[in-house]
Amino acid sequence: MKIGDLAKAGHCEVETIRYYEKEGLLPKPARTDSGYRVYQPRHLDQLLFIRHCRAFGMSLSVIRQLLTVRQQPEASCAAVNELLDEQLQLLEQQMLQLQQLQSGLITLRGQCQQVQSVRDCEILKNLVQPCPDECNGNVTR
Amino acid sequence: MKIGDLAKAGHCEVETIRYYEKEGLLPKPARTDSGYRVYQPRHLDQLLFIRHCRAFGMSLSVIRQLLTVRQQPEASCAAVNELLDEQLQLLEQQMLQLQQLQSGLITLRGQCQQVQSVRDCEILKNLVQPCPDECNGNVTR
DNA sequence: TAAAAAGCCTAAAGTAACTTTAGGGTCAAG
DNA sequence: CTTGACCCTAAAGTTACTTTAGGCTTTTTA
Repeated sequence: MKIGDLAKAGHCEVETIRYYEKEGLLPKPARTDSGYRVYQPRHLDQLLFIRHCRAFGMSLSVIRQLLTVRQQPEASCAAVNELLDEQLQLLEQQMLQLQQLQSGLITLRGQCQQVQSVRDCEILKNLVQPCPDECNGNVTR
Repeated sequence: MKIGDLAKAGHCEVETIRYYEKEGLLPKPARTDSGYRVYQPRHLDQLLFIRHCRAFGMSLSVIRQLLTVRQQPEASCAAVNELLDEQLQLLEQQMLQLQQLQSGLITLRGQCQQVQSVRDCEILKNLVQPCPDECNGNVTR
């Protein structure tokens, strides 16, 4: 299996695979005489694992930990459960953040019903002074 | 006003201000003989505008457009409304995505009730083959 | 008043997870 | 035998900053 085939099977780009290899997430494959990468089924297995984790929003760092656990068939899978629970908490936080942004934005949007001049636009005015006292630097990355 | 004062008033870091200047989001301030930046009230106004937009999740590119509009007091503010509406749509999409991730993760998490061996962990099994046919590369960045 | 502490400066590199670009070999088909 | 599809490496670009390194200036404190 060459890298293009693996990419197709793994539903990702060729460059992503090379990137994962560089990052140590995929083991280095054998090479042909001309230097082409040659993959085995276990590579696809691992790539699918990674991609599915990514599809669940996990970071490569979390995935790295899962891969480590996965390599020890005799160990307990408690660590897996913990990682998933952390992931769920993270999602919860992100959703809360987005909801707050949304309600704030909706309020702001309501300030300007019909088109007028920039000078009188309440939205622009409120964007300079939206919060009187607090204004903690709660900027989402 | 020196950069440290502006940073405090704008609820951000000194480096962020220098970054905004480099990016053309803040006009270049005057300098003292020794090269220190000296800011006027209009700089604070603009910085607050930027930071409030960021707090609403807007990208610097969107903010750049809002700043341009803001500099034309006679123009119509229709563009502002449009940008906000786009922003709201974007949020909507992101929230939908997160919700899907969440429900998927919850299902996955339910696969493993009690701690067992890695070999038998249903979560790890399902992470290799979670979706039979589709599996479009829907990975969130 | 002198030295330490705090604050300012620039330029460059680091972050996350890839993607894009540049420049150049290899292989299968026509 | 040449063209097009595919492969290779290394480096830079993306977003919005943050961190680091190395070095002045101003303010505070002893």
